[in-house]
Amino acid sequence: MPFSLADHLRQLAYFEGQNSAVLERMIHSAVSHSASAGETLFLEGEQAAGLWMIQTGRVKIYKLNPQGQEHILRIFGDYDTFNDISAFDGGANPANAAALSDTQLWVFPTHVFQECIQRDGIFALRVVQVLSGRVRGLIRQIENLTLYSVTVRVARLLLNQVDDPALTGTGVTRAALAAHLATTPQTISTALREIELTGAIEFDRHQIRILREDLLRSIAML
Amino acid sequence: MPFSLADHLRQLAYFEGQNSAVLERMIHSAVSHSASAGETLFLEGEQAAGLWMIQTGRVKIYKLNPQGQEHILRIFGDYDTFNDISAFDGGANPANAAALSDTQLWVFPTHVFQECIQRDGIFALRVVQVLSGRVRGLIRQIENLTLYSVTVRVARLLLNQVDDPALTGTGVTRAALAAHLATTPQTISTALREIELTGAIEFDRHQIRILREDLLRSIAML
DNA sequence: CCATCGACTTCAGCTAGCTGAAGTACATCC
DNA sequence: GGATGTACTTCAGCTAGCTGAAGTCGATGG
Repeated sequence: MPFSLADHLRQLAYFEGQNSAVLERMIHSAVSHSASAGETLFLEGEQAAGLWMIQTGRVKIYKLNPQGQEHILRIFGDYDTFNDISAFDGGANPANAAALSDTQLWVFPTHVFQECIQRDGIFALRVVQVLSGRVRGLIRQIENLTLYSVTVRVARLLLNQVDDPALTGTGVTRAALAAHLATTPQTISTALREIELTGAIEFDRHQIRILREDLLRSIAML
Repeated sequence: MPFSLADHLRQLAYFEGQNSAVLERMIHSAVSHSASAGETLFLEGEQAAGLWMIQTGRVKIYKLNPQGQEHILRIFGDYDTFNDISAFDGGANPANAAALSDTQLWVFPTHVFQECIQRDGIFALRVVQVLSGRVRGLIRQIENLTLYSVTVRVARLLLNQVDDPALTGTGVTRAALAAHLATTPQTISTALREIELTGAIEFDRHQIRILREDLLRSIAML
């Protein structure tokens, strides 16, 4: 068996320093799922199936307006978990989810969590910490969207891509990144060209190389 | 004593169905604080003092960019709590806070919470639910900002004001609402005028009256 | 009663970024 | 090898919403 669910679960923030009781329950309740590129995993407002974990692939969490315009809240990759909130509060999905590439996933049914939070203090504390982290991330996103130009947002994305493999790879097209930065593919192209002129990066159609991280950081206003 | 801290704490989501042990600890650790209009309560990045509760007044939670442009993430009013996240994960303040009007507050020091979460399963579950609610709220905010025009955002704000007293009252000026909707006072004026033309509202300098909620909802695309 | 000040409105430009269209590179399939 | 399709780039308008300035209303204070 090339993929050990237990080993990967152990590495998640939720189970850090965790006794095996909670872990065991999770593993036994896990359901495997696979999706091909473009396939919808769930829709906003539906009752949540549970907490999802990606084994391999890329998944977008997104909102649509009535005109069909899309905003991608987050792009997740290997070993990331998503739809935590619904699993924890037992509510409906707050947004839509679809596979960006062919994807292998696991689903952990909702009902297990509420019990574990109440019973296991350490687990509860971890959950609170992970949720706090999500809140901090969302606040940063709002800050980016409301207080910084597209060029700055693109520069920040490039810096994030270094640490977050989910932001590169199959299925993560320029259009997807545009929908994440609340802009258009065209405007991203323009911004990249503008950043290139400063000498911070160079790029062709397929690869972006950071030449001067310091310069890029200053464009990103960081 | 006209104001009973215990009575109000009992009404907070955190303490719903709560035994008095946790409640007692909170009450005894509470520190009173007062601020006049415009006064800063704390800055982003500082170590958090704890969880804040407003007795009376209005408080803005906001971000600034290097040019001094402001985005108000949230406006809180009587009996609201804020800076929960820092109190729960023990991290730094994720944003700045300042009083919009003369304000009376309470602060509950950080250290008490982590202990209570770990010890008391019911309390932990409540905290997880409140945090989940915050995440849902932030997702809705991002959706509004990225997928809807200023007119729609203004219409949604008007509908929210009916339920949320924090969004009206002393200190909550047009400029503050503009900083919350990521626009300018001028553009809000224009949007209000535009909505008025449909007959959904009427307004003068000081008061906005909703005449046709159904119409307003359709402008808000709800 | 008049002066001052802060909040709100209106308007005339201006601009960041969107839209649509056309063109290019690359991969896949027959 | 040619055909088709998908991503990416570039460019020429266009527009929502910003900026700055000027004016109005109403409250507060001397």
